[in-house]
Amino acid sequence: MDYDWLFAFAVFADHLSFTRAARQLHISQPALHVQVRKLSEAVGRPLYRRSGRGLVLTAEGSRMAAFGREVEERGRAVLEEVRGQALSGPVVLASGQGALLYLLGPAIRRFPRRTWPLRLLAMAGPDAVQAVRDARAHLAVAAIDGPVDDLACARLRSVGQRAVVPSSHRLARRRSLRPADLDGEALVVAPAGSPHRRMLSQLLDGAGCAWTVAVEATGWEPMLHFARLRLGIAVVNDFCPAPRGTVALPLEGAPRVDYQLVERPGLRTRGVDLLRSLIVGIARPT
Amino acid sequence: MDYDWLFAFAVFADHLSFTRAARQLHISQPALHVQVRKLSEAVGRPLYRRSGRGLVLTAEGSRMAAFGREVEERGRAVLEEVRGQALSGPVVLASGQGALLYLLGPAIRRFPRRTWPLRLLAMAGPDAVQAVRDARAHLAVAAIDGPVDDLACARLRSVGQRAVVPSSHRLARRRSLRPADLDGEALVVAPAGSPHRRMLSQLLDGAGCAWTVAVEATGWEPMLHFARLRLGIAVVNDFCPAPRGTVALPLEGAPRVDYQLVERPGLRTRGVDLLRSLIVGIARPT
DNA sequence: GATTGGCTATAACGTGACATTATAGCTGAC
DNA sequence: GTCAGCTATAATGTCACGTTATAGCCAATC
Repeated sequence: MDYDWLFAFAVFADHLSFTRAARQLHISQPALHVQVRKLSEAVGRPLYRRSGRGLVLTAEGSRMAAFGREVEERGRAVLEEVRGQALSGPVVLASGQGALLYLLGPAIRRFPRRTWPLRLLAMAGPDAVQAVRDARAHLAVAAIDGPVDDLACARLRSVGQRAVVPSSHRLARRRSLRPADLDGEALVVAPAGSPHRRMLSQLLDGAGCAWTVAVEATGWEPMLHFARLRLGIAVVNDFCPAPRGTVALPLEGAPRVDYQLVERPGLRTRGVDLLRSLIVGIARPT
Repeated sequence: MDYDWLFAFAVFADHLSFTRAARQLHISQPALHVQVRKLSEAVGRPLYRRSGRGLVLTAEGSRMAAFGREVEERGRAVLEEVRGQALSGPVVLASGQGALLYLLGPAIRRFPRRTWPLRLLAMAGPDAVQAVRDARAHLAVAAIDGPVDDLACARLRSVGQRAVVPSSHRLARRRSLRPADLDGEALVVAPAGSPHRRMLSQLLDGAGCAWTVAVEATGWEPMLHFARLRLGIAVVNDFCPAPRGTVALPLEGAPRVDYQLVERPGLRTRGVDLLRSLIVGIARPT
């Protein structure tokens, strides 16, 4: 296996297009194609396959691309180390929007971005974990359900759920709500398929609630916005502040969700170490 | 930087000889020489220099060789992973003789050497740590004085010192000894320059003792052997059993030494994980 | 359903990088 | 001084890789 093939394949994996990846690598498209084919032959497995008009990586392809990115970054770091240069690469933090807005603000503000450039990848929680697995990001912060055994995890904070209802709503005087209280209500919810939506429908359906979708929105901010517009009751993590004109009521029975810091073992860098300690130090106490 | 140059250089670093390394690589000596020169030019620093008749690595050379070994091993592991093969490489444990004899026996016996071949590197403690740093070994167990901040350490066991004296000796009736009690004695000690010798001479000289070297021996077993032959009093770690005809008396004031498990972060392997947990689980309780 | 656009995949070909052999240069030992 | 053993450089041939050209494939559009 030639490591040039591996690095070329990692770029191809970023684009999933021979034409564009070849442009970025400053070689011709056929040259890149040959390199990828040779890597695939050396590995002994197909690394990608066609899917409709486009291409997708196989599991083996994802693994090889992650390895390629990792080795390339470590190689750069080692070279800069022996040359006595400062480590130049950016620290990459992947995170769901929620964690970014409500959990990571202080850590990001205190991080010395002059010394170590910081790159933020805002994405859905599961994608953030995948970004770490694919060596696209150094750290990820996300709400994780199942165990992640191939990566290192640290629990940051456990959050519950609150229902955000207009102050004028009949439920607004209550101190907390049970799932059954939402029977018949129109809700502002996350898109179908998302972990939050799954959790919510499981909770309400289990309680025999008949509820309807008022709005599907992605991210806590838009959901709160729509709740404020009285389009429906939003169920959000309890670190979200209630907008003006609404009250946030704890929703009993909702499973607590752990926000975790996820990291690929190996590849210690001072910038990553600092960011990790900032995130753990600031996010944990609460 | 071409990674082939890096891997070739790692082999050269093992031999410190172009001729022999080239033989192992199945290329000619000039070909290897050119590869190493190109790597050096790419890095921008000399990677070795002449020292008398032989060659020695520079600090940059050591670092690059370690990186090369590490990447090569990880590459093999990743390839075997995506091919669905079992990981074949041996688990390499570097250790001082003392730890090997008295601390690691049960862990090594319980380790399934059929599934994962185990390679043991017996060497002096500081060399064992260096072997991990140089990516020649996965784990090291050694008595460490100073902090090792570039590697991951786990304290296994703290040991004190005991003086091994013949049963007939005037001191044999005592329950413990102070450094001053050894005034005028001939001692069985580790070679000059070793950590144990440094510790001992500091302790005794600090107490104003006049002591002489009866025997210089390397390793606890030979030291105990000479003590049994009544050639002198040996001062050894308190996990060493007293040989027949001798008694071992705690030596007060001697600094306790920590045996630590040292590991390079990154590169998780199931075999290494298992060995680590065996070592920690068995060695720690005591 | 023929056509077109945009991509992937293969073929043919030229050049440059690398491995080889040969040999000069250096160093310590006898 | 001479020799042995190694490192380092020079000259040379070959093969791998990158290039251009083009065939093949798929989906969208009229």
